[in-house]
Amino acid sequence: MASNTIENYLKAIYSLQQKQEKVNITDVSKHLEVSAATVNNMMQKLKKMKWVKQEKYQPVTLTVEGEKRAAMIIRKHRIAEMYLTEKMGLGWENVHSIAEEMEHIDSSILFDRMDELLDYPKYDPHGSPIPNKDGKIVKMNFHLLSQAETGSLVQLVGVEDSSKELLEFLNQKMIRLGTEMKVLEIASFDKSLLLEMEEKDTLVLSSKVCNALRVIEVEK
Amino acid sequence: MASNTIENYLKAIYSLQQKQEKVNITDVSKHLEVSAATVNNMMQKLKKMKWVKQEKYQPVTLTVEGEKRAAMIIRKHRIAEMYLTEKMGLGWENVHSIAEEMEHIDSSILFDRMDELLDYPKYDPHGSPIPNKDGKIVKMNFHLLSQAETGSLVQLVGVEDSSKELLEFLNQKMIRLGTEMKVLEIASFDKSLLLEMEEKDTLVLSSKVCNALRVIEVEK
DNA sequence: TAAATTATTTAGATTGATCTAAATATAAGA
DNA sequence: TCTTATATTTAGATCAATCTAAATAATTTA
Repeated sequence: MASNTIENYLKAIYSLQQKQEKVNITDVSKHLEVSAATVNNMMQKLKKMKWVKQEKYQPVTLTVEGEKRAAMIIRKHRIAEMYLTEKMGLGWENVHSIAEEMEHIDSSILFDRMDELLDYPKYDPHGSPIPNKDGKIVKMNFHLLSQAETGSLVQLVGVEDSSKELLEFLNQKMIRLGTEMKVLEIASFDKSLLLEMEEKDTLVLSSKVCNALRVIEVEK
Repeated sequence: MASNTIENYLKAIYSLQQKQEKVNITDVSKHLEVSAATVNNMMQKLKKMKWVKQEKYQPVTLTVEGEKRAAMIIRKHRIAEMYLTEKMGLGWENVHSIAEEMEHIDSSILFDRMDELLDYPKYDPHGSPIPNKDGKIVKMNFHLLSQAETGSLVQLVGVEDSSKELLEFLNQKMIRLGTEMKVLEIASFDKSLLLEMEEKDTLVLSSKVCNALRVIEVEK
């Protein structure tokens, strides 16, 4: 029923709601790289469909129905990513863009089967939780590597964006989910981090990269 | 580059060219269920793109480039169908509509990998040949069951349409690719066929169904 | 708090894909 | 061959999704 475009708006609002209290037209506009006027226009349509709520000049929120639809799209996206990596052997850097297209396929047979073949995974290859069939999603517990303190030992549990560019960079540095790193030093000038890796060698990561890495503290 | 819509026009012309010498605007119009005016309009665009040729009021033909693009879309479609049945265990009645969406995914990594996992299949689950990477497609040798003569022993090698409706009907009658049938009688009134099946039981198939079944003659 | 900045909305235009109705050309039949 | 039927093209309209520019509202800052 909903066009791919509409599904992408729902998904955008959902994702933004996961990390912010308030989602503005401008946030959606930046996220989808369309003008604010376009977003405003689409919000009128989504309000008529009862998938979003918004008072004039106020932030947008998904309705229960809108949130459920968004969660189902994200569920399909993440199950597809998982299938592509686990069952087809594609690298985590390649699956996001494919899943971006597969998420719009209307076929419960397909996604239920992938889910079953994967034995009902809880997380996608980038560490993000997969919403269940009711749209429930576990809340992740993490902080960004850029927020870590000197001396802390952390483990990578997810990434903020699944772009090929970031993930190829991480591949090159031998960083994957589960990789442990100790923060040796934080450069005050550019907020880059000096890290000790598992093999005792050291590595410098820019603040841009550290802002994209989700970590948890681990015991020493 | 090409929208899904444009890809569907290329595919439609390609498919029609496989079974007719001349492809008219009206043929495409019926095939895609859009008005002839819409097709005409789209042909102007495809001509500018150099993917079709057409003189005013004349039939349309794909250019070499247009044909190659069409073949690549059909290749993706058929590889996907094969993967869905062979590797994921979906029934042949369910895969066409899914492949209809997957065929537009722009990812050689994905389709090359499916092709490899399938060990480079030559036919899809409905018996249609898969174009190779150069766009070459083997010419199938078959006739329709509706053309078979009384007494002939035939084997199902493909279907004219991959609709869920037809394929569920065939499932119910235990008819699949490879099934052999002997034509016992052709009713002159409605052109229905009385067939002897592999298990020696008999079955009547309407001319509508016989028109959709591709068979070859086999030795007795 | 007044001014400046930022965000949202409105207005009007564009593009892609579609339609119907009318005009024109081609093909088929008497 | 003339008439009729069918096919194609043209013209003009609509809808979804986008844009820019301008107007308006809300927020921030001096």
